Amino acid sequence: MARKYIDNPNACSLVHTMNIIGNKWKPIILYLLSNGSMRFGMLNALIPTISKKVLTNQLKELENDGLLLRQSFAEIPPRVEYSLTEKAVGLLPVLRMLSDWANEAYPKMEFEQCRIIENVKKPAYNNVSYEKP
Amino acid sequence: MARKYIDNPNACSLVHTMNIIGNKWKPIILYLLSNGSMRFGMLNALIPTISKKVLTNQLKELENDGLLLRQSFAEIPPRVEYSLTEKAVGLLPVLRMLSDWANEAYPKMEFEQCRIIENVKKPAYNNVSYEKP
DNA sequence: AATAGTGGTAACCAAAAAGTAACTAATGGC
DNA sequence: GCCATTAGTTACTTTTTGGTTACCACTATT
Repeated sequence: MARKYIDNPNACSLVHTMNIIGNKWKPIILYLLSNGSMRFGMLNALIPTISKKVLTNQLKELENDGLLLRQSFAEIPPRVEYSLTEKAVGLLPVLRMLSDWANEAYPKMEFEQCRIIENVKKPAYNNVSYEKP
Repeated sequence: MARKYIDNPNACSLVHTMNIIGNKWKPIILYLLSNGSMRFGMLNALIPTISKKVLTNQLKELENDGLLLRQSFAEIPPRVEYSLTEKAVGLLPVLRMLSDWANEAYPKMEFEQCRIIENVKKPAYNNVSYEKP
């Protein structure tokens, strides 16, 4: 029987991808931005369980990895818009597949649709229905 | 302008998938097992930078999530074989896409191929060429 | 009689990640 | 003059994760 081993497992592209998006928040951020650019405060409101510090940090990392574009407007109060780069857009179908896989593999879990709800009258960040688990 | 918000972001299937495989070691483990079943010691040797405790833990979690089958043989010294379940096999093409994406998005990084090398004469776990970064 | 081999576990410690609360700058509205 | 607003930052604490070492059971080999 042939023995097998993998050469330098930590330098492969799958590991790299996981280092970039394989955590709790980043897929959500990418998903939210797939519908267009969004401000910091809106992202913060749409992911109520994230803290500002961590969100800032995740956004910075995504920007450094070339997945996010950050546009800061010289206004008072400040406005900063985040949007996906081409790289990130190329990742969207794969994220979709990951999502589809879970729906198939764990049919009993009946996941929420992660749906985007339009036309909220009040600013979303004052009006979020989600509650901490 | 329509405001948007996402309802209960933490319960969606993408987040679930990331909870299951979105970390440092699990994609590597799944990748290694994609060629067939493997013993604990072999996995430990093929991922030299992982500690036994963490590997044990990751394998348990993957088993609990239905991605791995654990077969323990009543021999001395003990033998335990890990293999992919159907669920996990369904995930392999998606892992492949994640890997392909990184190769395209970061062409300058020239990742290692994560190649499996056959016909090593000595047991791989005494003969691993990989060195800690 | 001692040692090697396997697949772990337990106790303990270090490092990384995440959460909390308070604070900032600059302006508009009351 | 005071408060609200936005996108953070800073200092500090807590939680989570990962790593280290020693140990076990059981047998075959030396």
